Amino acid sequence: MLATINSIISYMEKEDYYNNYSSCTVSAAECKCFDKLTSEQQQFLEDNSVIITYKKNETINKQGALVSHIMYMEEGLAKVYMSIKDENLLLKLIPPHNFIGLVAASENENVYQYSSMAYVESKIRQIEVSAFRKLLNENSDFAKEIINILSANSVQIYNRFFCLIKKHSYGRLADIILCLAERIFYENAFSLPISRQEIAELAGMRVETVIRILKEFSKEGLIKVSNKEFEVLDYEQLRKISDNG
Amino acid sequence: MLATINSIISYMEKEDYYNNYSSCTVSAAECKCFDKLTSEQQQFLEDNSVIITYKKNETINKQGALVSHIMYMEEGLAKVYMSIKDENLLLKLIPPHNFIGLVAASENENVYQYSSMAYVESKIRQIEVSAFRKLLNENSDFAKEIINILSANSVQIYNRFFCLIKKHSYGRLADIILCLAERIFYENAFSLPISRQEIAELAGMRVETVIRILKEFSKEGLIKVSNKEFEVLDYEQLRKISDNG
DNA sequence: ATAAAAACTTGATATAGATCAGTTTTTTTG
DNA sequence: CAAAAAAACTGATCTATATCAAGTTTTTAT
Repeated sequence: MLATINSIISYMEKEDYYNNYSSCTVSAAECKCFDKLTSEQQQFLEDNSVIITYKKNETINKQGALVSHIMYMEEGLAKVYMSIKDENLLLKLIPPHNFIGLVAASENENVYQYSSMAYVESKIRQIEVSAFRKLLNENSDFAKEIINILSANSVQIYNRFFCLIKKHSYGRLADIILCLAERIFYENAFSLPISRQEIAELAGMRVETVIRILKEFSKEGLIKVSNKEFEVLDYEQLRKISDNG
Repeated sequence: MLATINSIISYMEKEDYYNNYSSCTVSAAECKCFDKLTSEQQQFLEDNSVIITYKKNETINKQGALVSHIMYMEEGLAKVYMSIKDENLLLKLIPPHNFIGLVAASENENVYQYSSMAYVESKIRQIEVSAFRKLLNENSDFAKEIINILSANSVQIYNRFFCLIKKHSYGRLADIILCLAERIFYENAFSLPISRQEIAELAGMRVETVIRILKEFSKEGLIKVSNKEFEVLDYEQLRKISDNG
């Protein structure tokens, strides 16, 4: 009986920790896949990859282009998005130590299915796709870890999908603010290096709506905003807004 | 109904299936993963799985429940959806020879992230999750194939995501009608064995909206509808509506 | 076969959030 | 440093689609 109760409690804690349904899409899973490689394989990877620095707002890869590399964010911040006919849909954010286009690891994908852009100056490791696939073949522990990451990504996208479709703009913007504070900057106060337009894209709404809601949140004392400077004042209330959509 | 299922399969074999931005989500990846197993491994899989028959509208698995099996559709048709607080979001349709909850293959996922329900009577293979994971460990070809399937699933969801967010209800419903006629039934005229409510869920809108738009499409001579009987009269115009959102 | 339940349809109304058209502030540039 | 450009902001208006409420038709159960 006690065991059951404890497992329920720990499950609830975990669920709470992962902040179940959020529009904000940052990988929660820390990337452990390279640990699964032997030192020779790590060397092989090193020999078949380069690190490239992208400037703020620089495009990292374009949807539709032929896959040449698997990209891994060493340092920086980027967005991954789909665009069709000047309509953009932001899929996820890429913080350090995350893959940008892991779908390209699949042999069936020969073109990138989405674009990515650096929010800030970013160092990105580009791994030869053939080398990466070779490692997948050779090392099933590594492959299994990649499966874990792909799965986690899917779940995240599902959640964002759900939130963008079902939540109201207030809930979505609350999500984004919480996500930035808790998962990206790890601070109550942070300087957000992106435009209001980018925030709008993150929260899936128009710039004007972002501005209006930010103002309302400020007025209610939930946050403090001044130009690019953000500060979260009332987590509890924000989380309530996020929950109610 | 068997005719329907067969037409889904033959649709999937067609090449042009892969390049299409549509709200309609029929699984793209044809499952070759079991071919990668040795005969002993296939036997092992057989020994560690059972086939269960689900009736029409029966729940196959519930979001939040502990993962016990990896489920594989042998025969039938099902939907996979997320639901939070009586809000449902249909993620994808599962035709024969597709996994229902592959994300559960990941060691990090101990609860199902979505529910599924049989649209029609369906035979589903339930594979012990520990056995499945053992095979992933043992056989990197198998693992690689699973990576391919997970990747294809992601891409597919992204497309549905994009359409549901960016297209208007007219475009989304046009998508669904085209998808049914061209990709599933292979006929201009077909009998649709699901309720208006299910169509609404497919197209991501309310029942009343579905009914109103169906009526408009009828009035304009694009389709003919009577109860469950559908007929497409003007593909070109429907496709235009789909493209313009 | 008939009653009850469920699914479908219609019209009226409400509303979240987009769109538009400006003004102000901040940033960039020569 | 001033001028131009870009970004941020504000208020007014519009619209697609949800919601509600009341029918009608179809399906299911007895």
